[in-house]
Amino acid sequence: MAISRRSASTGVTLQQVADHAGVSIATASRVLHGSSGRSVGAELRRRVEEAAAALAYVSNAPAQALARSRTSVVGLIVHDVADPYFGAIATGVMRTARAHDLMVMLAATFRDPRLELEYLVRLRTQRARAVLLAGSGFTDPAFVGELGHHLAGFTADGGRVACVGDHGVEADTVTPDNRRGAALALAHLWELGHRRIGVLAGPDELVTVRERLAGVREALRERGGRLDPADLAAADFTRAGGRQAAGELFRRRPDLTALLALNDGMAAGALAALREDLGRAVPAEVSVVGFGDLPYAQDLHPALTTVRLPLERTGERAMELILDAPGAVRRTESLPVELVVRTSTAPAAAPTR
Amino acid sequence: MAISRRSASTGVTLQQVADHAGVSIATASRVLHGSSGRSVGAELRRRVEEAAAALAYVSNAPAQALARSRTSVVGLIVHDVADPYFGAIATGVMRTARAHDLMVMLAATFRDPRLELEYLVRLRTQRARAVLLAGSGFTDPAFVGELGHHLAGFTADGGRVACVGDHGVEADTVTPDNRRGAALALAHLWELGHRRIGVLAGPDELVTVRERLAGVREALRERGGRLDPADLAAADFTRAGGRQAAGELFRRRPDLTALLALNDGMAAGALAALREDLGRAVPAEVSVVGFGDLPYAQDLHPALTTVRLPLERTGERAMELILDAPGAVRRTESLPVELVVRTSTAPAAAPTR
DNA sequence: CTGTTAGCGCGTTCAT
DNA sequence: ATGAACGCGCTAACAG
Repeated sequence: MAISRRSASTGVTLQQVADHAGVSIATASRVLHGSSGRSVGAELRRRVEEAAAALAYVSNAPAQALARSRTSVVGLIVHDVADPYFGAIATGVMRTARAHDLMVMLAATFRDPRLELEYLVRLRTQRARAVLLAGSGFTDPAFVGELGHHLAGFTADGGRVACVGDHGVEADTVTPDNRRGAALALAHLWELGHRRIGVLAGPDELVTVRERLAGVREALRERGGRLDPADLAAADFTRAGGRQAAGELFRRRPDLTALLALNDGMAAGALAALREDLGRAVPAEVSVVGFGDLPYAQDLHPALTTVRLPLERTGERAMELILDAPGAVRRTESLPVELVVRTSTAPAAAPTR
Repeated sequence: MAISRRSASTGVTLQQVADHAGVSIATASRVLHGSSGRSVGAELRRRVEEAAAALAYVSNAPAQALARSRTSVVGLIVHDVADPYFGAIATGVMRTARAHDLMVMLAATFRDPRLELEYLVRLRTQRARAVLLAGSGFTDPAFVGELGHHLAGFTADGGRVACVGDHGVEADTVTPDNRRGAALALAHLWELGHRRIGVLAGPDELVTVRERLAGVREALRERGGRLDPADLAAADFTRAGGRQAAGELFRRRPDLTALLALNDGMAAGALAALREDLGRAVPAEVSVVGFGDLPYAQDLHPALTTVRLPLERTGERAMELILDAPGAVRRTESLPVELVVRTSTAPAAAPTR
């Protein structure tokens, strides 16, 4: 009977719907939110549904969360939303989330490890049911330790964690097969006759970089070669970094016939450097291969030969891992990659020297 | 004294922190979550903080939301997370959200109007404090009506709404100046001597398309010209659409000397069509200008002349509007754009015919 | 099948 | 400055 004193807005309550329908709140809950106590008679069900519609009832997730101590939100942590790499992953995540009636909270770290940790506790605060760690990739032991600590806290509270890419933490992870991708790229150049191959790498602290580099080294080794440190240049894992690193590499090794960039951004930068700074024709004088096959790869000039990563699928799988039962042991999945040959690579001109 | 019967995981409670510190829950709440009832003595404050640290207390957002009937999450609705356009907007949104301690829930509609509506109610269910509508842009009256209805419900519950781009609904909106951008693009071509200009447009239902088209028409009119329907081709607002539309246009008008694409994706498609399907040199035979200046624009071949949109800033402003007091009247902001001249445009060769 | 009722974790008057 | 107690909206036993 008492009139609510809330001045504004709290919205229609389940109780109000129940009253309006002349049933108990429990019954209303049962028809509107399923679960609790099985079925409800057809007549009552109808009345409740009508009442809900009439009152434009919208359930209150925070209240439900409190009552069941369980939300329907998952957190997604990325470095940079604008990066097509994460965009593709996020697409897969969103698709799967919707299919399972989950909402996703987005966290963008802007590549700041502290922010990553901060978001982790925020997601805990929000009682996110799970966290998808797609960012990270920092290898600093102190950081990884802290990260593991936070993650442990998260799982201790019943939350689930999955990593997209290996981040050195104890959690289910799904990742594109970086090593194999790098090996494919190297093999391609090798088969084209290239023997003086420069590698454009990102910061050594990134796990992704390490994996891809390992793949290159391995493929080289299998062919009786090795990666001369002078043929390797590390820089920002971006277009600018690629441009800079390419310049550096050719200053040291003017006779390089091919460039293998560890991501497409660096490859784009390398193409720009070759064209505008170095004046070398691609692929006539220098072949270039990238990594990722981001959407713009086909529009680069020349169209970039690169390693295609199943990014959306990776996001989907990560979500699926989270939905599965916890599983006793850590699961790791490595998704297949493929080489996409376009026009930025060609046979090595003539044996150098 | 009673031991919790929850079998698992609910985590540390404020009550537990209070007990551990030997204070009332109210006091614990005050020091840990501020507000209510002002200050707390230094000694008690210290004890509470210690207890919280010792127990690794993490506050429970859903519970807080219920108690204060107000969350700290905002919803962001986009069409496609992987689209650089939305990626840039999202970046601005995320940055601002973090600065204000807000979490953002992401909704990707995949360009499905129904999904947009669905997410709107989901965000209401979540009691999102506000919604940023960056997707949408559909002009179907029935849809806009429904959209307005849902939005009204949202604001009736005390939620705030802001649009990124005009979506025909009654809400604060901030948008890049599409009309002016289009006019700038047209003017640029005109000044280069182009008079036979083809326009590559997206679906007419999109507000963005309409605005940009209006800008083109206006600029043309100012110069005593007009847009011949035969010089206009509409297709998907994508690379594929651009490629197709460019082909169509040149079939109809083989003497076109310039192409104005209403977004960068279409421009990329047009460049591909010109190069691979039509065999026309850019910019020697045909000039091309795009719209958006997405990151890859500089890497297209030739580098794309285009209209730069302050997308991140737009996202930031939208968030700021939401944080401001509701404001009695609808606010609309139009953010300045600029033309970025690269190498895809050049003077018209010789006066045609 | 349906209703009653005790919390879920926390914010917030209202006393003290 | 501090504490007691009620209520936020809903779920989940438990009775009937």
